[in-house]
Amino acid sequence: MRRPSRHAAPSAPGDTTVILQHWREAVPHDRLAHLVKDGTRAFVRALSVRLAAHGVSFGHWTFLRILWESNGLTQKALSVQAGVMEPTTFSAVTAMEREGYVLRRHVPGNRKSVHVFLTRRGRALKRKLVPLAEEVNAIGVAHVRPTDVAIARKVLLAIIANLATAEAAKPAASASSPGPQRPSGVNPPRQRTPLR
Amino acid sequence: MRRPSRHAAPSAPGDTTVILQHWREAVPHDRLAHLVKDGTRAFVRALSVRLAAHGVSFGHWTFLRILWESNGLTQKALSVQAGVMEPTTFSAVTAMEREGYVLRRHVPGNRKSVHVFLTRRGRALKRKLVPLAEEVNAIGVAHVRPTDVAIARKVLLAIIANLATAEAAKPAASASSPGPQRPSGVNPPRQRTPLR
DNA sequence: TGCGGATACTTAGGTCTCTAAGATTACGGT
DNA sequence: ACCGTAATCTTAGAGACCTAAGTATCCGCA
Repeated sequence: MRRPSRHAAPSAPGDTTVILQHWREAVPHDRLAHLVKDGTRAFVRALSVRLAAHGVSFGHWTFLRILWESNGLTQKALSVQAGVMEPTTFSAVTAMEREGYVLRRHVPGNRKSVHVFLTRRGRALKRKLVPLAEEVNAIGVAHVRPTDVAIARKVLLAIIANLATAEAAKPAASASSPGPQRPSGVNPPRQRTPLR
Repeated sequence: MRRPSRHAAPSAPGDTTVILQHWREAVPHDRLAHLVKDGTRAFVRALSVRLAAHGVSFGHWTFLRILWESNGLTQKALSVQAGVMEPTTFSAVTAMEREGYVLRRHVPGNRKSVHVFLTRRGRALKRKLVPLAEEVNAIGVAHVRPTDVAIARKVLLAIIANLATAEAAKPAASASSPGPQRPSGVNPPRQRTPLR
């Protein structure tokens, strides 16, 4: 019997109620970023404990979720979808391969790209795991008006868009220290990838 | 001369616009958690690049921000405020001490608790760093109606509260049984949050 | 007064993420 | 057809989190 010994889920640091208290009281005017961050923590923690009961880590969930929709993606494509850098994907895929959830394969005609395919085991997890994520989302927005959730969603989207735009406009804001600024094509054409 | 060589800020994985694209299109119905997570990433990344220009890492910012308000807190209290576990605080404080931002001291009469005090250097950072955070928050919510931001804030708060409550009620869930929604206190004390 | 449980700090080790830099392979222009 | 640049995977190392398991200290209670 394989015990899901690693993949321990993060627990409430200190006491979650303290964080709550914190937010109810001293929330200044500029701490939206922190609120969002704590929201992420709450979600990640809640999902992690549930995934851990099935021996799956949160990191693996991220990639499994994508593969269930688009099996056979390259590692690069997986990285883009997951929104992480290649090394992150690399080690996650390596670990998932070790656990028997995925297989790495080359397609004929291309020896560079590595495609990632789900195994039967990996595919089977979908049925068990997806409900957990839905449960967590449901718990999170319980007793919240759907219209408010929709607005929150819209605001989050705007935040991501705004910050991405600002980042693109000002690649490396140097202030004091001379960083190794790449003078030339730091932010070249960079056009939109079809994303699926 | 101390080079801020480490403290490299995370850059856009893949391309942030791709993530955006992703959200505009295929956003299913249950992916609020992922939206929140990507929002966090956007905020963290934006602030990290700005802090890095001053040689400060995002992790240190978290604790500095608290100390500027409450200098001399114990490591335990710092942990609670920051919402992280003690070892995280421990290593952060150790690093910040090494960089000359804080000092560890015992107060007479208690040899257990370790209080953390800002040095002059640490205190001086406030003037430089706080505007960066405010800038990032401002960029994030640019062109978003304040009422919508307030709603998003409220929703985030509710999410944190809901998940914290559920976690407290069900320490170690194992079954995949659909939501044993706790009848009693999902939304219990729930007095109105001044929220600002 | 003295002991035992609670509290706070520390150490050790693991996960997930990043940057930087190396090795291969693909591809486009001359 | 070839060569150099770009793309992709990989390796190495670092940081911010976590859990688990010490160690030291405090404090309530008999």
